[in-house]
Amino acid sequence: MSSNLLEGLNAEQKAAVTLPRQSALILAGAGSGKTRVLTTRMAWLIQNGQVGPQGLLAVTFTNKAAREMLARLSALLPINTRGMWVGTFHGLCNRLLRAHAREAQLPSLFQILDVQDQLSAVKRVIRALNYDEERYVPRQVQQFINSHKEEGRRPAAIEAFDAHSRALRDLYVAYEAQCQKEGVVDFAELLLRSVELLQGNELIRDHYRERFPFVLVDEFQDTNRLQYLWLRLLAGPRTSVFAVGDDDQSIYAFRGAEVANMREFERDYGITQVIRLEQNYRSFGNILDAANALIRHNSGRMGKNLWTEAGPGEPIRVYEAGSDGDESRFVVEEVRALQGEGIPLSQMALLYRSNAQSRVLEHALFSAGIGYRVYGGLRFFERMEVKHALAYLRLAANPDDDGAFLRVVNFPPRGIGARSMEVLQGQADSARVSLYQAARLAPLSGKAGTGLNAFLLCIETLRSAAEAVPLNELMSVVLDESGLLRHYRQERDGADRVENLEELVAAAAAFDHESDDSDLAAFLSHASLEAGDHEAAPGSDALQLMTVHAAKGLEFQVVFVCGLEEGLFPHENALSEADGLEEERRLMYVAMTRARQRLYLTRAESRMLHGQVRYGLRSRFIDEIPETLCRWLSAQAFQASRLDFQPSPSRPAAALDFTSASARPPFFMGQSVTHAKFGSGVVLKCEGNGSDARVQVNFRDAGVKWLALAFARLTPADF
DNA sequence: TACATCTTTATTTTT
DNA sequence: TAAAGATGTA
Repeated sequence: MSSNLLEGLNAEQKAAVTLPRQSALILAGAGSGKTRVLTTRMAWLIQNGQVGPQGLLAVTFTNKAAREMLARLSALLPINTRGMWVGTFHGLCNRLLRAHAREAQLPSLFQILDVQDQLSAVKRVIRALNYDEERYVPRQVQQFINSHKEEGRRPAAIEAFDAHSRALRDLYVAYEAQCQKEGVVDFAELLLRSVELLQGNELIRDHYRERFPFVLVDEFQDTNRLQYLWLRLLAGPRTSVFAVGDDDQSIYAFRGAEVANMREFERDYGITQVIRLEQNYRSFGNILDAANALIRHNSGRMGKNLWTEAGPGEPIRVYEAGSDGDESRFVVEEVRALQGEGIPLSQMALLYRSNAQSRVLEHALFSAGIGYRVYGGLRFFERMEVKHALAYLRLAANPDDDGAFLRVVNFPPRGIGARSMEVLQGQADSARVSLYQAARLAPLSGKAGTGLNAFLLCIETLRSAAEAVPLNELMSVVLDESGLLRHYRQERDGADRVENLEELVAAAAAFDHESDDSDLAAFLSHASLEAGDHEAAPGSDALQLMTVHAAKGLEFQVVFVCGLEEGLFPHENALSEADGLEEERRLMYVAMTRARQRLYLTRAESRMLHGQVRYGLRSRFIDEIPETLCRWLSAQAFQASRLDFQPSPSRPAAALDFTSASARPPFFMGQSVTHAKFGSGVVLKCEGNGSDARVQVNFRDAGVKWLALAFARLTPADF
């Protein structure tokens, strides 16, 4: 029977799937069948009677991954996956906290703040404490709070030696109090509360440890401190933890992910043997060899080398363009040619380090009439009109949610201005009640009073509707009673917004969930925890444009990695961060391993950045790939690239001009230069003349420097 | 309160 | 460059 499940698995995959009841770490390389192993392991455990579906807990980072896991599990076994604990860290924590709201000191209908909501909550705290927003920048305060929470720290555990950090800590304290008063939790709080709940309540902890003898973790390299703490509480000494991850694909350290958790896990759970999945089923050999060679430049890896049975395939195509415009034109031409060969656009991806790079590419694609789709940007539940509608819904569930109150008290406009709100806030503060309560107790007079009364009436109507009608009807009532729909219908460019609101009603109607908590609360959680797909609607065949981060986990027949320049990729900001360069390299590794058949690496010598032309050196990542695996598509690039090793016999004619006497200023922008001490670089700016002349140079290793030509021993690199 | 004009700033972002 | 945020004006 079980041979069925194992069919087609390689030896390592089989070993992982059939591991005895113990904890294990699976190092799963890119394209090595990670998800398959994870889901087959679950199916295998169930099929062999080791555990029922209800005894498995599987945790992922994205809703998409969780859905995928469940879908594949049901394809493997005829079981009902409903009610299984398979979900994101945040989703599972939400579930835990809903089930034990009282023990976690939360109201049963607590609301979840997304990033935007949290930021406005932080702003209110700063204002309430009368702190200077210049000194305590809301975003930074938010970051401060989140990073401490993600390390598992409450304010009391924070050491603050100077006035500024003490103030930040005070803000954290006040923020916590405000959230508690309003019955809301942010993303990190979901985790932290759960950790504290499990820590402080032995009964609950034992219950879950008993219930889940098997815990599986996806993308383990991306876990942060807090998530690991959560795991350790849930998975006791007798729990078998199956952790799957790839240290080489850790690209979220900047968000608190700690690869070190992998080593810690080995220690904490006494892992003696790490299973490596190194056979790659995605890419051809050259691509893998290139990626392997690149990532070998990182230190402290757990060690892994991808290989494939599918021959070497095509060489990696490298193109060096003169400008970002040229780079885009090159991409367009290649895409056209590939399209001509019958490769669908949706099987080609343009990857870049930062979103700003998409503009030039989009422009070229648009002019060429090539259909494309950009990933990223606002998601459905993050849209303003949707958030407004949800704010009304939240008030129906909990009128004391001041954040929601403030968002829509005057939207659509009811003539309630800043002045009136100040008065109301003052009343709420002195009575120590929510804005809603304050408004009910001490009505304002005048126009604002009328508007406020209308608003209160609206909330009351929604509250009774919430009791009486099902979710989808409630949603319609919200749109009508709030006046949102009317407001956007009148607006000139409101058509899209109206459409989104209608889609929201449809989403509410389509929403059905398994557990027995209230539909309203569940839907609101759903809206916060699953902001909607970043992916645009499927259907038409379109070229895929996205950042490398967004491409993680995806694969394409053809991949272009654009903008391979020092300062851009690797990004200059990363160079000053600890482990920054290595994370950039892992990012490049992820980018390369997305390609199945053909991989292009492109770079531009000049690029418009922040409204200025910038000259960047070729990314070191290109140089870290063995020459034998590459095919250089631009003659100019070939020569430039190999100058270090063998002076080119035939330099392009244009370059010769600068040897002539007419090229008086010895240096010009964009020129490659070498310095006795700093090595090679590119001229960014020239200033002054004669003995005052100085140039700004971006050195590959030494960074950006100003040099006085009278002293600097600077020579053009080409000569 | 709404709109216009200015100033500032510029990675990546699973939940 | 161009988008968002801040400040000023009707």
